[in-house]
Amino acid sequence: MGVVRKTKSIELLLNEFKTQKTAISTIELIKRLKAKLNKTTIYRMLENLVDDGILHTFMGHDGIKWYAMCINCTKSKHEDIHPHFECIECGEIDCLKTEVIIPEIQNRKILSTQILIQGMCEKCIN
Amino acid sequence: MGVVRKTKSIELLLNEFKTQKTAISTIELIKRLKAKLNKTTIYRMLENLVDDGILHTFMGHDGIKWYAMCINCTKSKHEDIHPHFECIECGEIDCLKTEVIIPEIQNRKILSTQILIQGMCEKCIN
DNA sequence: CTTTTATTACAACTAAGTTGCGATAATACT
DNA sequence: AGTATTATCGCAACTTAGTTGTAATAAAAG
Repeated sequence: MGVVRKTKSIELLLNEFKTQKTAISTIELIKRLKAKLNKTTIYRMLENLVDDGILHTFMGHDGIKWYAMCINCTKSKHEDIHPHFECIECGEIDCLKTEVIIPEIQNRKILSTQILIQGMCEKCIN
Repeated sequence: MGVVRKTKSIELLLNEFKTQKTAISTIELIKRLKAKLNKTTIYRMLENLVDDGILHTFMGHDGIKWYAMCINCTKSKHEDIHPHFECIECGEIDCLKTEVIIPEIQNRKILSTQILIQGMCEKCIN
């Protein structure tokens, strides 16, 4: 349904993504905003922000949801089809600009892809 | 820890993967074997079979676990690093032989990748 | 056939996410 | 501005996937 009204919770949520460039998990957001927002509100507003093309969502390796800012998405179309990189050392996940080519598969129609690359990030490699 | 003893539950579990070539989710396995096996047993034995290089596991788009037979894995090394294909129509997931090349990323060390391709499968495309 | 201990079932638990609903507060309307 | 409308919010209760502790059972070793 998307966001219609400009409220405190939208502001608080978006602020988290403005001060941090990497992706944030729902449980992390709930932890951070516990004092200010109810978890139900967080779940619902995240969904709205995805509908509006402001955030995109994906799964971490352990099956919990992550969110990150979109770059070129609109209400009608999510363009952010990029791989995500998860550092096994610090747990941080960020969006990659790297383009991964998925070859055609005969007799199948590819509609979307979710690529999660795991390894060591810039900070943890040393 | 892996499987040590040859028991009824191992046999029942492996039988599901022998009669069905595609991947099977934990909840589907629990549903199918409910009358014969406790869900705790299913979870634990699946883990053992992964440790032994007989099955491999990955996440579906909705954060639930899926399992499929390995082809060339051993107890010490899982070789099955291939993409999985999820049909958005019938929900079936299978392993792809398609090789996807992940380019190097500067200042990062790639250790593994999880690729989930979504689309229409052979059966549902028509 | 006895002993050892991996395996199993059961119940109780945890954690992520969802639902229903009355209360609250943006925004629209006079 | 004051009121009406309805999106949004918070709370409690729920659902669902998966985990843990433990006593009973059954492979398989001796």
